[in-house]
Amino acid sequence: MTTGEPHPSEGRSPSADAGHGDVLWLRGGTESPTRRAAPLTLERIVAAAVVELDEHGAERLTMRRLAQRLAVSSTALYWHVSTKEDLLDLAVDHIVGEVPIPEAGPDPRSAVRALLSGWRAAMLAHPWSPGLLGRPLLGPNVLARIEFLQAMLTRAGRSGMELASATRLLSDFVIGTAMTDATWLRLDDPDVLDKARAHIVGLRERYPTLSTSGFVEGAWSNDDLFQHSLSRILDMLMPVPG
Amino acid sequence: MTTGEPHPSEGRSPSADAGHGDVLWLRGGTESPTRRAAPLTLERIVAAAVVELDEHGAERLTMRRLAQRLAVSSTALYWHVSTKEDLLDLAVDHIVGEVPIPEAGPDPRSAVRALLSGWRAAMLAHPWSPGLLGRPLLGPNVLARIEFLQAMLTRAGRSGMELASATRLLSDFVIGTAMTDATWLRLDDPDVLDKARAHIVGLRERYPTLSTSGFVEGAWSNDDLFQHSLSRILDMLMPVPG
DNA sequence: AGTTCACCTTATCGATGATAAGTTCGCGTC
DNA sequence: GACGCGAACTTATCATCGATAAGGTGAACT
Repeated sequence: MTTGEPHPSEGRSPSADAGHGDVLWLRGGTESPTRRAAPLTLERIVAAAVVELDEHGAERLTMRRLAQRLAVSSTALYWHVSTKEDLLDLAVDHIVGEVPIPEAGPDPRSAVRALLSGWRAAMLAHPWSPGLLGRPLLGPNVLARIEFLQAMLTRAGRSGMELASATRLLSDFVIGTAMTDATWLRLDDPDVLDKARAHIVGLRERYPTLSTSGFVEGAWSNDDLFQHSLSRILDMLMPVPG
Repeated sequence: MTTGEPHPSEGRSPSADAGHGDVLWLRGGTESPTRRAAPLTLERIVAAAVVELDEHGAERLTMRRLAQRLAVSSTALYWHVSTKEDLLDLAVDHIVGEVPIPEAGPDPRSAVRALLSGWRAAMLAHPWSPGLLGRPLLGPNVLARIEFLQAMLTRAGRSGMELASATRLLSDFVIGTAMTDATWLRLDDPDVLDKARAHIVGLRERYPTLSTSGFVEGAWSNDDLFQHSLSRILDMLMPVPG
């Protein structure tokens, strides 16, 4: 969160409280109901940004084009959002909000599995998102899910450093896989993956193991590999008592 | 690798073979020895780019400033490199080249540990790098290390899907942790971490587990958490025979 | 009726990635 | 030893983008 000064004319802008108040992404907008056709709100901007990101990717998100989609001048966006960076933060938290938080049922292990699978699915549904994780994730949606994760791990008996390292292991694993998998999803050229495979297999003397293990050929689906490793990690971190 | 057309006047540029030939990053430049003072080479450009990235971060890397550092016109860079994106790819592979590949001794497990620890260290030494991992990593330095990783896992008895998922688990875990940890390393404002902690602890009713587990307070160092989890993963994937 | 202020527009700036069209100079050739 | 060819640079220039400044407009309140 690049929380700069309020900006335009004094701290009157809606994005003025973009600091660390807990209201930022939860503004229950009870504002003027029907101003014109469609009042431009932060929520609408973020939603449009997500659509724009889905269509064009992160590096091609333009404030002008986003504004055009909203039928608004590009500078109008800066009334609601202080910077493009902040908008990206909001977009990331927005899609994390799509991740369902499971029922905290009697089985914390399956709850964790559901949470992390959903998290991964949401990221891969928006392949631009993993690349944007390299920024402080402090949105309420992210925090709520990490809280849930830790709560489930706690219920499974973890505490202290065990709890901390388990939390990091699980979240970092999900982030890492999403990052790796999304890399290939968002390529414009669909043959790049094949070219990469051919490249490696063509150098099989240099990469003897890699080129013959079935790894680069994609003999197993990314989802299967993820689920498999996740199971083993959970066996380790949250063994079934029996 | 955004391998476009050769570019300037025909395919004469050194970056013309930037396709998937295996020579790209291994050009043994036996060229004109002393042209002027210091001949501008791809290697020099990449090395300068890494320095520039270390100093200013990824989003502030400018072709002009990079050129200035090399005492060269900015457009001169485009003779050696076809696009800024390609240059970033090269920079990433360059720092991965700093990761020492251990001796393939009798103990594959400790070799894997050394490789992954070194990989993590290299990334954190260049905190801009994890955010750039969301692109196809096909440089020879990256591939050599993945090859080594898989070779060690194979030596430890893994094969088939087990091998593939173990490879992904380990590499994705390293990537995920590096990404998470680097996030905080490259912040200009050093208090942001403290502010984030205060923010979460201030909302302790909403985040009861998270705010009291010592996780956000940083009760344990990132390196310790990494090493701890890595040990447990290796226990799982490469158990000592005894 | 007038004032205020939230919200949006037009005009514009500076920086940036990239291209096009020269310019220089070493090297091999006749 | 002129010649020119072509690798390796330079200077000019574009289009685009993020962001700021300043002005307009209408609803709501006094």
